[in-house]
Amino acid sequence: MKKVKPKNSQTRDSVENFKAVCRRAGLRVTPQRIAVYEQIIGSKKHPSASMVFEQVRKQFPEISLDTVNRTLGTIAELGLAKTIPLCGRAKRFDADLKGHQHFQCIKCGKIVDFTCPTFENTKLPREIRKEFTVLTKTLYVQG
Amino acid sequence: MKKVKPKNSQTRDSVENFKAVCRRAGLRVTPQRIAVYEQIIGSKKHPSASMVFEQVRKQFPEISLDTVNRTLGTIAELGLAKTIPLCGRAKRFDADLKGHQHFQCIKCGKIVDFTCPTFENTKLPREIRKEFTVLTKTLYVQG
DNA sequence: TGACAAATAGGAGTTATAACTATTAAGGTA
DNA sequence: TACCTTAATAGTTATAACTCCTATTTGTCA
Repeated sequence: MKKVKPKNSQTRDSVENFKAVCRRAGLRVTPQRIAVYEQIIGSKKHPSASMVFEQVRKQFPEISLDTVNRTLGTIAELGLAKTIPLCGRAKRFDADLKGHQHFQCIKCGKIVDFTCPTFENTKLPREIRKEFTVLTKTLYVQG
Repeated sequence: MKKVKPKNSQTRDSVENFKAVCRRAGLRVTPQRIAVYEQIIGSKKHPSASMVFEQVRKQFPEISLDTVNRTLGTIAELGLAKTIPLCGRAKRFDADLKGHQHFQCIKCGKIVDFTCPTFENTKLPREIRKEFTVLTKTLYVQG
């Protein structure tokens, strides 16, 4: 008897923002897109496409994995989620856009978020800053 | 008319060391293992398994991709190479064990090595150091 | 040199992602 | 509100990157 979690106001706001961003980009607001987006903002597990698929399926039993994959890609392109660099096979998505880093346990694979102000303030060497435009700087810790 | 590159003394030393490490670990020294190891220490391209496979094939036309994959895994387990955390699909291997970090171009996928002393000295927050044993700390930059 | 177990080649299986295509439906317009 | 256009979807097939399985080969030790 699992109760459906009522959406809190923060989730509602995020979804409204998502709809607005879609429309601004000329993309259609489909229930599938909303369902996928709700999953990644609701989960703190940095889900993979198949994890999202399994969840969204409960709501849309007919949804295809391809749609989930495409939608996650779209959300990332819109800048509303990021993929995190890991050593594993499957892409993992993260809709938490606040600066934070990831630690992964090499035994169980679990991912733990943490913040590291010293790291945030670290400037990259000039050689890199001169040659490239740095878009993301990610710290990945294993142990 | 591509000349086979003569092995320099550094490469020879690395290979001798590899053989010793294998024997110490009770692993057999096979020509396939040596060929795979030579490839990753010789390449600065952070090759993937299939890249190594294509190269080693020139020397051992019969070698299987599975052998290359297993061997790369073995070398990583022996601590003589690392896999680098990336957003792409294929695992990339790096036999350069000196502390350095990776920058990847989101357009062409090229990987550039760099060192960042400030980063090397960055200590992780206590919450992580308490709970886990930190094995690797990797900086990944995209742009 | 011979015996034995580790390692390999070749093939089949698995997982993650991407491509293709007919059908559906979002969102603008009459 | 009904219709039209075309983006988005479901379902299927394809591809890439491993991973597993098994018969055969080959290091290594006695």
